Amino acid sequence: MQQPSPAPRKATGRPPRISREEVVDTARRIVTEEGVERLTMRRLASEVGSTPMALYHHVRNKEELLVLLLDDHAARTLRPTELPSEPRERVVAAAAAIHEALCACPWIVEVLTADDLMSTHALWFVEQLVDGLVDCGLSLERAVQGYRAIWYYTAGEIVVRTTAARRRAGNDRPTYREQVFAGLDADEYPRLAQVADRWEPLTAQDTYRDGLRALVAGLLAAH
Amino acid sequence: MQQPSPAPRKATGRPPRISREEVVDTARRIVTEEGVERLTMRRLASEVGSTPMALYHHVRNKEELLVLLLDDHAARTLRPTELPSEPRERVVAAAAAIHEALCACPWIVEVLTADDLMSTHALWFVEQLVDGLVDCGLSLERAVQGYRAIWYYTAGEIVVRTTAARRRAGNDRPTYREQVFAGLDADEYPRLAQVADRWEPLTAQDTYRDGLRALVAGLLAAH
DNA sequence: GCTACTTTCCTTACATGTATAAAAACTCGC
DNA sequence: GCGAGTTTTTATACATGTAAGGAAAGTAGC
Repeated sequence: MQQPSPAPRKATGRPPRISREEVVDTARRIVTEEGVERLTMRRLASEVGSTPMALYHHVRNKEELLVLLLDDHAARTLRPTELPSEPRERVVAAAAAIHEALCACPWIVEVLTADDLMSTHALWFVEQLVDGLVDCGLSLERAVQGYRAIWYYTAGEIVVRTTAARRRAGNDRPTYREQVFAGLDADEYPRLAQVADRWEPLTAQDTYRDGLRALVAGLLAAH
Repeated sequence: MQQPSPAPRKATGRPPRISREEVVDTARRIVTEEGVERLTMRRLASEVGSTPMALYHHVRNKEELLVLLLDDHAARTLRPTELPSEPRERVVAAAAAIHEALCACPWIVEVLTADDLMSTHALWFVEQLVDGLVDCGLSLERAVQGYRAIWYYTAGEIVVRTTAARRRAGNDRPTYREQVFAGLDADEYPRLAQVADRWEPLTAQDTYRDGLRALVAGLLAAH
């Protein structure tokens, strides 16, 4: 789609009036200023001074646009930094860095699930993750499996939590969860009944890192 | 929304011509026969002999309809069964049962993230999960945190894998992942380059249970 | 300059979820 | 039977993503 810079750039055909970069930049501006829900193809088109369908020559569809936005975000926030040298801590830190970067733009939820590998700009962290697992004694295959488990956990945490938050924001009616807890049979579900009133604060806590550490520990303990 | 049976059922207002149950049943038929992508509100309306907007009196919106479908599915497949008595195995088995049930209808992905608690009909398994963790020696708080970690991991696995599969099905152009691997710098990312050609088969494997066991082990090891 | 070709852009059209407001169909008090 | 009230159904309309086909704007060969 987009050649590396030294590509000779064939000078034929109608010259473009907008560029992919311009599209992505404008989209990012709209998203950061007004939120992702205001990003529509029509709005974006008028903002770059074009028509909706013209965008589709620079972007396959809206989803790809969001992927590009995510990539853009990753490029800005995810820089190779100092990671702990101790391999296990390196794994935790790399995963946490990815997690943190993703949490910062919760709108990517729709896209997050795009692939089992993240954007180019997160590759370095993925490398650190896999490498760290290998340094901990896992085989390469095991390390990749471990990475995927960590990615599942991370993606799931973000997706579940941000959609839950989004739901809470928009709706004032009782949650499905509240309904469930309300009609809970304490004889049949003693444990759940026991925590019913504490569920809200309990699930509000950010326990990502705890779970991550547990997962990593478990992955390593399996030899 | 839906009262328990002994509710006196006020007999006032225009009598309904369709019921929520009928709507859900028809929706399920469409989904199982032709796939979720064929389930549109118009189609569903014409199938039950009504108009699109009439559906909205029995269902808040399409998403709620999907949640109901999921609940319906859970009710059919998730029955309390024999679980291992050993608590750790019970936890694994309960999570795996939920996972399996969800994998059977991959279309719920859009809905899966709805809440951090599943449908009523999965409650029994959640109870077993939390109870098993407590029996393993965790405090109740820790057990709930553990349940949530397991849920994140499970939801993430399903969401990521089914969207990846869906993408593969619809598109013949190269994946983002393939593009990334193609232009991989082996010096900068030695580990990833090392597994680049094995990535496809590696990620095709079903490693849910392995990761699950690792996670549970890690959660328990944290005392 | 003219024709062929290529790339980008624009117009139109459609499917979809759903908001809004009105109409329809019933019960109840009289 | 009649108006008031309530619930369900309908008609209409809008915003959105995007498919399809053609128009515009350039280059290359002649």
